[in-house]
Amino acid sequence: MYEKEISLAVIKRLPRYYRYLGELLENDVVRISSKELSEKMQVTASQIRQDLNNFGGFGQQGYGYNVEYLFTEIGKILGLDRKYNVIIIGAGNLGQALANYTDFERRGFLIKGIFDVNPRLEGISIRGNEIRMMETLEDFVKNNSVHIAALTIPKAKAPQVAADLVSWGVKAIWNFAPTDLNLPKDIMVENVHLAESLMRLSYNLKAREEQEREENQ
Amino acid sequence: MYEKEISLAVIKRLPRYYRYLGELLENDVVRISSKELSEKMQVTASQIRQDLNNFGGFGQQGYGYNVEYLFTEIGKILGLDRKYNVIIIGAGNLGQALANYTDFERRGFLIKGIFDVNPRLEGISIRGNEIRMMETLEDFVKNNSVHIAALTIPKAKAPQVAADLVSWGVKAIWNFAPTDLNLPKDIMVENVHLAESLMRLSYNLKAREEQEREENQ
DNA sequence: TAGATTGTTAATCGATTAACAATC
DNA sequence: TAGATTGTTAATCGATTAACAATC
Repeated sequence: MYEKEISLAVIKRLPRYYRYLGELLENDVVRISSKELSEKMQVTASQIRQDLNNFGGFGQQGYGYNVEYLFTEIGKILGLDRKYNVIIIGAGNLGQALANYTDFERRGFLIKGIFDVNPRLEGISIRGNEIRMMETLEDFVKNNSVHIAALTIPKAKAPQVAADLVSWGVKAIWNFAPTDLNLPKDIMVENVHLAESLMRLSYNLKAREEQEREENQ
Repeated sequence: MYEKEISLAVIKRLPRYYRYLGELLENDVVRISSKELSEKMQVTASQIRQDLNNFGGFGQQGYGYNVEYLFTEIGKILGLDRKYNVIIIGAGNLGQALANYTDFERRGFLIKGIFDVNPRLEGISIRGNEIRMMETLEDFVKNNSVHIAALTIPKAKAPQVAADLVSWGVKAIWNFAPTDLNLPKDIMVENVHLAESLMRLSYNLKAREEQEREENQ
């Protein structure tokens, strides 16, 4: 059975649709047309309809889309109709920030463990999770169902830790270390490279300044 | 003087080139060809050459690219040849994590102020920056040169704070709040939506599971 | 000079937008 | 039924890859 591969561009847009629909739902909006949604989201109505139709027909001619239904369906597509066990490797500021962020839990991402090398952090509790030592990581991963590992450790250590995690059975890595991990292609890696994000800002600031300088000549 | 607009796709790749070239430089690599670099980075050599040639010819036929020169030039393109004053709005876990991250400073992004509404945090020092109260923000922005404001505050407050910052003269916002800001188009906004990033992981996990289920039938 | 590799043009591929028949 | 809006095909646009002449 051949299924057309969904393009990365589409997948990247889905969470944003989900967010807007969630907000509409909170505001008790019952139905919305692709045109109305397109105006809110600043995309074309055509793109919304094309994107959705990759996964099926969720609307009704002459009516539009039922907000609650579409929200639920996109949730299913995104895999948010189940729970994920998440561990955080690296209990520094960023790791602790992730552990404290309650929004993830609401979407089904449950923090099950936090690990660090620093013995001073051992036993400190973050929202019910005591920080564990890295020596215990292998055991933990092998004896618990870990769906996602967030890597908030220094770049020098990230590739080895990632490789270890994968060898112990972890299939998805949320990588905050500023490096690429080069894991087998069946392993899912989602990178959050904050420095790169910041550089896009400075690029734009610089580009705008140059433009202004030209216009003033 | 007409200059061809650089596509967003190209700009997004630049920081990654910069990172790889920085690593080569650390390893004392003097020259590299687009082919070698393409193998390391898992992109096509053609794409590397096309991307770079948007900004000029940095290589030499028969030789390739001088690593140090190309690194420096991409740094200039990204606007990393100057300093940026950054303030952080919201001194929660994430705000503190950003304030503590020394890598940004190395690239010229200097944290000049951290603000929060919580009086308990007032005066607490993070790497030399004392947390200030939000009441003092307007004054601070108007009396200091603030290039970039990082928003690590709750989603409900983000749009108003962003609008205020812009009205006081801030031109670039690094937005960590899970919402769109809808600011004038001359204002640069770079969004870091962690929840969306996580949803792409769950999408992929789900998609892979379904694929495996099909294969086992 | 011969070999290597760029810079750049041309070809291909994929994603976005437009258009409209189907249908609620 | 008439109006609205989807689902989907076709047209356009843009980005990526291939190819190769220029040249170090």
